[in-house]
Amino acid sequence: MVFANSQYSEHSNSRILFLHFPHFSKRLFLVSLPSELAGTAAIMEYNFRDIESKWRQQWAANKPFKAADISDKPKYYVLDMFPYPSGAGLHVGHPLGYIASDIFARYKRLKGFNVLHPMGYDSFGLPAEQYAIQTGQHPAITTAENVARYRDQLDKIGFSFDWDREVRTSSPEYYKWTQWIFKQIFNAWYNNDTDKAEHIDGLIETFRTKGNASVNACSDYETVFTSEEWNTKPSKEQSDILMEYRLAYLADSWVNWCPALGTVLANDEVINGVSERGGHPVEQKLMRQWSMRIKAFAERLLTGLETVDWTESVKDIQRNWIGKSVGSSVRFPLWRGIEGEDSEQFIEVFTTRPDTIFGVSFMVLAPEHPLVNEITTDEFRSAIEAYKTAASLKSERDRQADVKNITGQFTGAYAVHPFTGENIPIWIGDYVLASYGTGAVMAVPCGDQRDWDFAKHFNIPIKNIFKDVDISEAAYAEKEGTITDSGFLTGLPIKKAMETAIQAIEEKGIGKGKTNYRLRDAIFSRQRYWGEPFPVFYKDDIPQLVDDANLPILLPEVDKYLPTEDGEPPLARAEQSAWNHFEGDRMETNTMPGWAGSSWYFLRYMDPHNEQAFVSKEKADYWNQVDLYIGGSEHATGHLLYARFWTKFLKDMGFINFDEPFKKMINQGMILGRSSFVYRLADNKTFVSSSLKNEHDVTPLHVDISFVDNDKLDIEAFKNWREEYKNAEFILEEDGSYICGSEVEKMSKSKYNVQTPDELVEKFGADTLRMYEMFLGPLEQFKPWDTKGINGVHNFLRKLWRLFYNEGNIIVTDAEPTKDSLKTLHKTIKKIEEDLERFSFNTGVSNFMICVNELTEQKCHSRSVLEQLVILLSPYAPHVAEELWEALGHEAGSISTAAFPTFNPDFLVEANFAYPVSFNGKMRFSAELPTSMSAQEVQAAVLAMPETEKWLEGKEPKKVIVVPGRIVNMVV
RNA sequence: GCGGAUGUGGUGAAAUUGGUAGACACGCCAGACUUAGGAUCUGGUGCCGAGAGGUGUGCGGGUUCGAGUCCCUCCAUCCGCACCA
Repeated sequence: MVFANSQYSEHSNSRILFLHFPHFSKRLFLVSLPSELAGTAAIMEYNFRDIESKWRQQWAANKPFKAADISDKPKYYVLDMFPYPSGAGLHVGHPLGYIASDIFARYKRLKGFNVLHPMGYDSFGLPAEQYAIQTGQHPAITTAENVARYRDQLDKIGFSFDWDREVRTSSPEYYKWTQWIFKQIFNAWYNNDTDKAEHIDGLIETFRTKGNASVNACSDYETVFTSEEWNTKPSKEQSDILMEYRLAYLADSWVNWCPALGTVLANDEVINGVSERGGHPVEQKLMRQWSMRIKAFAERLLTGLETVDWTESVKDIQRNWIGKSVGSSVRFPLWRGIEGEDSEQFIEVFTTRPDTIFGVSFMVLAPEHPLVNEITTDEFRSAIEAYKTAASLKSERDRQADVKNITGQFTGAYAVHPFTGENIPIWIGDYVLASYGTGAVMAVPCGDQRDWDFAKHFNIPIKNIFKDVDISEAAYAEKEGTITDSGFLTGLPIKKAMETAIQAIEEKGIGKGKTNYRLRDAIFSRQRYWGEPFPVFYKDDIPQLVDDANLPILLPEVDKYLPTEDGEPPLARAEQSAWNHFEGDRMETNTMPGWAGSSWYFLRYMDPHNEQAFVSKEKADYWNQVDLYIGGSEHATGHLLYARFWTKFLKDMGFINFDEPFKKMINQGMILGRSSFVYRLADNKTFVSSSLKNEHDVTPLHVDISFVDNDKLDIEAFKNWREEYKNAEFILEEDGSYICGSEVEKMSKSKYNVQTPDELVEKFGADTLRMYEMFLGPLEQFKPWDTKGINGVHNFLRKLWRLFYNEGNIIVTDAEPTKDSLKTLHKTIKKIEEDLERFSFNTGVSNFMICVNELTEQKCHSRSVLEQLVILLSPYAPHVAEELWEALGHEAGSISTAAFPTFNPDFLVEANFAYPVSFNGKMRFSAELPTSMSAQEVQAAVLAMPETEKWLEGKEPKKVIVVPGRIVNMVV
């Protein structure tokens, strides 16, 4: 090896050699050398490497961050969204939220709280399984490797996690309880009368003694039976009926089927008609699947949002997703073909505008509506069939893309208007969704733009029921105005007409006031291997639960992680002997979705090793809600909704005492990567520099950012990157360099723009990384990663170090601090505390910089000042704080038991500004003054300020009033 | 279309209830030290202007002694939902 430009680095210490490699222009490599090579001059500098490894070891050995289960201190629960341990490892974006929560957790400890700050892994999931399919390696092995890597990376950043409480969703000790919770949900129904989930046994008892007439449940089952009827039903039928009530149930549902992934997906896992993972097309398919009756909790999920401190935007996303609409159901009888005679059959619709019922001029059914075949007349049968086929071939995505194309088909059938007796033509059209409401709408073209468009397109007459409103160009959708031409509703204002219409509908017995939710039940089974097995077996085709004593049902070994040839899930490959517990005719071979394990992990941290319960009541009562949850807002419609749902369920069943899991949440913004591009010509071997690319026809290709420095490509490194680039040719800039293009994108392995925290920790230290990530900008903001400013933060820590050490000697004195130093200190205490309380970590870092700049200028080396500063700093830069705390003569590691410094306003002594704050004959000043000053002193100080003189313009104040809040009123 | 958020120097950004706009940091400029520097130190740095001074927080208006902050109109960007009856 040639140490062409080797030199001692000044800013770490002499045991670090900076090397310039000739072929890697301007890239620094760090190599540790034996300490005997160390120059004496360097020991005195801030040596983050030694400091950090020392404290890493100390913390690992002494576990100062272990949370006590019993404590006199008030509790505080700070939680991060646990990561999925992917093969790529952590990039600099992951720790952003973790650093913020760690700072806050450490701050709360200093403030005297018993803090629970745990970490774990959401370790079931698709990528490990995809990798297993490719390599044949068991996902448990890859998962364990990835977890080890994550742990190593996390440890380097100096987090204060209580690792004794680590959970992994894929470990049997954990998923035993996920299975157990599933059993509870299966054994429950939702009682609308008590507005609670209740045990299914109570429902069965009611069926046995009274039938189901009196039951008000969340269920689509509408057939009424008596106790005698129930008691004589065969057990299979009883089981089927109970399925209609259970909160975890097996049913034929329209599901999002993703052929490429070979599994069904929940609605939140489908984005714009393609799968969230991989972006594969998703189609609608009728399949027998496990679902969770989350709909039962819709109203509580909505109202519960009022009680939590989350951002409006996440709350709105959830409100939107739940999609509450208030209106009425209405039944339209079918026309039998004889004037004045109704059929017994009817079409039920849901409408939010019952006031417009007299404006109905046609009805539209979803193509999948069960009555379509029955009502279609022979004349239209072939056309209807053709339309249905065409609609079923359209993927969800095409259907969405096709919004502007109006399609539909008349069935030949008519319904009867319940109030006017008029005949109403029945159409089908794919703008009506089978999955929402009843899958049918009453079309009011004068009041709904979609109905209006449909009517125009098919020349259906449009009846206007709005007084003095022109509907010739567009529908009138406002809810202001007067209804006309509408029988008993004529002359009523719209809002009043709504109430009157619902009343009439209910009196006539053709419907009732109803609330509909857009939220659909959540599909709970996946046709995959790497997930929790269901604690379910089948006997005579009836699903039954495995006894608690036999939990967990372990994931059985299989020969391949693919579906079977006849399309069964991978678990169907397992021999009977491969199951640790086999019962009945067959085991359930679906697995649970990723959100199962993550819907309750925050509870397990409270009591992670409990073998008798998922969490003991006592510990759940003590730790209670998560006080602060930090994570991405992208989980708004997934994890965050499901976790709320399970929490409400567990509360109803009496296992826990709270109804909302996350009291306050902060959504950290994503850190984006800055990708670099090279531009290749069609010949596949010539690359054009960025500024010249417009003169050629080029294909942009991502290039690994480690070959690029300041947009300049390291050509040699690039050539060696891949075989195909060995003989690459370049069209260069005038100065002979190759300049890459760049773009800000999400960090991803495939874009070669991933910055790992490891190399930054190596180069600058964990404390610098922690502070720099906070310094980047507001926590919530999305921002591109950029290392430009990291030196500034590193310099701050070095300046800090120099307040304590000079040429290797500690220079802290016991001398009385100066007034200025105390002012700086107390200003900083105040600001840092305020910054922490409002989660403004970026300004926190800035305020430390200001503080150290000022203390340096004041040549302050006073022990009493520096001691307080070190405590203040310890949440942000814990390693160096511990080191300096020890250097000040404290017992090693005792800083975690120190108390947060107390702000004393008396040190901010000078009245150094004044502004008039109101002017009504009175002049009001606001001034920064010490509380210890008497009213007279304050008055004198304010009058002496040059600003006051300016505002008084030479006049004498007639009267001066000093207000306790240090506000001074003067009457001029 | 509906809902939410944001808009401040060359850059990341501060400005807590309306009170000296641009703190702090990056970058840049000049100087010092140095064999060298992407090290360190000192000074400068919103814009226009030699200067005094003027001007300035997306545009236009309003309230106020005083507006980045509050109110109204518009513009731009980002995010979420989107035939949801």
